[in-house]
Amino acid sequence: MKKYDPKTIEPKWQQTWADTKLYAAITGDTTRAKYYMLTEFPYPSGAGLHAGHTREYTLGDVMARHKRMQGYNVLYPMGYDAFGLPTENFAIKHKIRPQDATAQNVAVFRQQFDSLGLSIDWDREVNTTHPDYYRWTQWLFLKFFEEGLAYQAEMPINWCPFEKTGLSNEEVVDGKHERCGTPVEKKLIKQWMLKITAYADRLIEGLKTVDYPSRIADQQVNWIGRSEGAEIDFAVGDHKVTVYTTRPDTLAGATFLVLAPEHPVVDQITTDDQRQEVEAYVKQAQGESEIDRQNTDRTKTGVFTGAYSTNPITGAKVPVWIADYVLASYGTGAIMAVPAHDERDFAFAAAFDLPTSAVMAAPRTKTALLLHGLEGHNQKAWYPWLKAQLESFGYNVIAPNMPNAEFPTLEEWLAALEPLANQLGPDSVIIAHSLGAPTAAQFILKHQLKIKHLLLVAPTFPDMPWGAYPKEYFSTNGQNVHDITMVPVDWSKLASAAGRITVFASQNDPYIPYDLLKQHVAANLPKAQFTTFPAMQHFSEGGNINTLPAAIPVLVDDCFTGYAPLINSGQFNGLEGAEAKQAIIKHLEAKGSAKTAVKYKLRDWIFSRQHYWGEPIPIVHCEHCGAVPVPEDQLPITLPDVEHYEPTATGESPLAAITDWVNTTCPKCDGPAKRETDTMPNWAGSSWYYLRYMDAGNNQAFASPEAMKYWGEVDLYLGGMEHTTLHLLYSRFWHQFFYDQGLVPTTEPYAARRGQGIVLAADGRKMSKSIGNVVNPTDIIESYGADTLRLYILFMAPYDETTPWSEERLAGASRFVWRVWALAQELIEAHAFTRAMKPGPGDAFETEVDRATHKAIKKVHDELGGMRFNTAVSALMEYVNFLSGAKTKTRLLEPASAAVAWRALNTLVQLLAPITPHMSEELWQQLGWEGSVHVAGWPKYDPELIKDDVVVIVVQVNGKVRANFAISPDATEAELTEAALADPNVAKYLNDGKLVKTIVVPRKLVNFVVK
RNA sequence: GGGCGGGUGGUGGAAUGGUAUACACGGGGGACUUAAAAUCCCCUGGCCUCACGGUCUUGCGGGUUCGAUCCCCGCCCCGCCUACCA
Repeated sequence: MKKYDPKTIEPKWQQTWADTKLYAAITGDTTRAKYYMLTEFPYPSGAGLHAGHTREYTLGDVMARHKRMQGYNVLYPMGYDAFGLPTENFAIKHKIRPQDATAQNVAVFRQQFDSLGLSIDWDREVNTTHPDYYRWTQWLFLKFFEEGLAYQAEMPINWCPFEKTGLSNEEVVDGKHERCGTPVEKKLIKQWMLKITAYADRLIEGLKTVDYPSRIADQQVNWIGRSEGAEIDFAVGDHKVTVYTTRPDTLAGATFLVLAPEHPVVDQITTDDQRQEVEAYVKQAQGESEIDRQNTDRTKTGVFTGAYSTNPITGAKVPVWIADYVLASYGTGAIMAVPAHDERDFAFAAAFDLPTSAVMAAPRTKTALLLHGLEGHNQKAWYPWLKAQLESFGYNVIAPNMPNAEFPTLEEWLAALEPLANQLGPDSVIIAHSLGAPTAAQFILKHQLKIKHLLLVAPTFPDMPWGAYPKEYFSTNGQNVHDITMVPVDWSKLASAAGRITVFASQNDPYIPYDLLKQHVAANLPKAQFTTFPAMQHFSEGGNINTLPAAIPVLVDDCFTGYAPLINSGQFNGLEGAEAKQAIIKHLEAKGSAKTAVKYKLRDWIFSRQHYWGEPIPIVHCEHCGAVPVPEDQLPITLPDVEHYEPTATGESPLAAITDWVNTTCPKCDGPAKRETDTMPNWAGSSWYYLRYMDAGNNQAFASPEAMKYWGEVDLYLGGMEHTTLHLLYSRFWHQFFYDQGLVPTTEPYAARRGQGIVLAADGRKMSKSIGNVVNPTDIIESYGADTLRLYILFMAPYDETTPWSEERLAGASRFVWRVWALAQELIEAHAFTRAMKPGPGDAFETEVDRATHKAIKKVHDELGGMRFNTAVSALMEYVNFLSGAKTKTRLLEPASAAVAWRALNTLVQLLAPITPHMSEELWQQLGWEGSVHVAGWPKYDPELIKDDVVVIVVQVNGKVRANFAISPDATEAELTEAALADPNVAKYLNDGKLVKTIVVPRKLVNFVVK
């Protein structure tokens, strides 16, 4: 018996396939349907292929092979995305040229691709760093320039102040430079930009015409972040501030404006007395590290500019602030703050005691218990005010019904509260004033209430044990003292009941020493927040409800951000949602101070890199003519050979130091000029490489129109999920632009996109060199062979799931491959196979084997077509288990079974060919075939043959399985019912009650419903 | 906070309204062997039972249905992406 030896047969067939150009795709072949299978080309790093690459390319290869065997003209190309920082750094470190480093790495990758047995058409190989390739990248860039979509602007770059170098986003980890740990700063420099925002809507629209998984399509839509709203002008002194808002309906509730610290008007509107503070804040905001900005629940900071504007609806005076929560890069860099209806504005208003004005009544879906204390403060005056406040935040306000509200005892108090306990849920708040505070605590603990927020307004005397109330207080006031006794409260237990506890106090309260109260809060309420309460201050100072300032303090920790009919909005009262927005915009539009506007989160693409190893941007800067494109016939602008690749201390590219190269003449006026020294990002070459594969050798055009027309859209594009919002979006943008320029025939580059899951290390963590848990595909091929590796990769999990690597399961895959080989050898040795074997099934045994064979064809075909590779493999395992089972195999080895064995074995080899191409090719040859199995066609199944003679019918009683029996699939309902009733176990259950209903599902089950 | 996935044996996973746990890994037992490895065969969700069989089980709680891992409603947990985008 021939021994299975992957180390011999795999390289042998790889060589044969290469020599015969077996996988060549034929441009223009109209005799077959085309299929363009694309996998993302790799960045050829020094580390070689990793497990993720192996998964991606194996999946792509199986798809390509399956399609090819079905007769498609398959294009499955490969190339290298080789520009970029890793190679540049590698070259600096090892003191070699990046060109040489790339060539070395590419050679390693190529060898590894071949060893995996990938069916790639290598005549179409591309490399983004070859001048023949990047000539066209530059040419395409000039198209953007000609159309005004490539422009220059001052943009911040990541800057390491220690190494004095610009950094890519990848080099910034947790806000620090990954090499030296220095906090990264921003530095403004002039950079090239691509106007991807001009295609924002098209990029969203185009998604409707392609087949992308929702997680990818949704993420792109999310990333583009389209929002519709309005720009509204506010006069600030002589200046105009335009804000962007999606909620113009809430305009009347705008109680202040906030500008980004970098907003150009800040300097001009700041008043002299605020200038110092404002300048300090602006400076601080500039130096803010990435770490601070990434902190999500940071408290709001900001500074008042001293300037005021006017609310165009209410006429109220609105202060103008600056704060870093407003981003200069989004919208207009300025907002109108509506704290009553926006969470961020709400938090800002809370932090700086800014006024709040509700312009919508929130639907009352939550409950607030208002527990006022004894008289003595003017709680009677502010009770209705507080009630109105809470209602505007969507609370139903409830209060205990107190028979003797003057001086109740604790027992009386709790008895009055008793009926309210079940009205309080996790959304509820309790607000308790004065003696109500310890009462609320007792109430919560007694009923084990879970509430959202407990607000204690000046709880009780701080110099007494919490919860006890001093008689002296009343007697000194000359009051009639009721015998009040309060049980001391264990305040720490409240922390688990109330989601939040806030203790409010007034600095001017005549009865409560402020500092002492603060101390007690800190000591006794671990979860509590202590804060002053301006409204209470107002009352403490003798004010009443009528003199309450328009500045209404923030009281509860949520605000209503939904839609409801407007209030406090003058002529717009009663309007709601879109109607209200329209009415308000129209009103302001008439005065010329507002217009509708659409904004995107998507920013224009910063297309400059201050590095050597990238495509030079083909622009010449001339003193007279400005930025001038390099004429087409002078392309490519090649990279000069240089000694040093290190970035410069000025933030410029190393190319800037090469005067020979930089100094040139202006193509327009022949005057002295300088070349652009920035290079393109490594997303440039990958934005159009799929087009180059269609016509890789063309030196007249990036690809011929004929080739692009023939290959059309990529039929299936497989790659990593991490490229969803960068590479995938960028290349769609380029393609849509090319379409508009008449350069490509299709509107979208990729008809379908799929993302493969991540391969984790066996320990469930990410594979990482530093942990030392990486799997090297070359090692696996060395020990098991590429066919085993491929089979295992397909079998380990659904292709798009993240799943851990397992050496044990890999060994299992290996056992399967060996079993197939052994079975094939036994059959080949037992029979003198010839190609003239009789075709059809014979006796019952042959029918049984043929049926299994054709079922396997159907199953494997369907599963591969649906990319369910793991179940395709298990179907093959079941089929092989059947063939090699002792009973079947013994008969297959008998001379009379030669024909059926031949049919089975040929089919098995064909079905395995996309998965284990080398072994299949070897066995195909051993079976006596001349050509390659990979172009030998894909087996077809006979639908008649796979129909079973008998089916197993399940019998249920009240939905529980009680028996099963085999019967002809054509059995009638009556026959099924009769057979089901005949089962003794079923009869047993039917005797227990009355049969009320019988459900019969032909070929599946019978269910008796018994009462 | 937002978006998108997911939760099934000891493990990877199968089943998209009809016998839950296919296929594989791991584990147990056996055959072969002087022995081991390899290979082959049998068993392998929990509980009760000598057995026949029964019973429970797909994150939790409800609902729809003769029947729910699958459909609907409400929760909990995990992963990925994203994040002060007005």
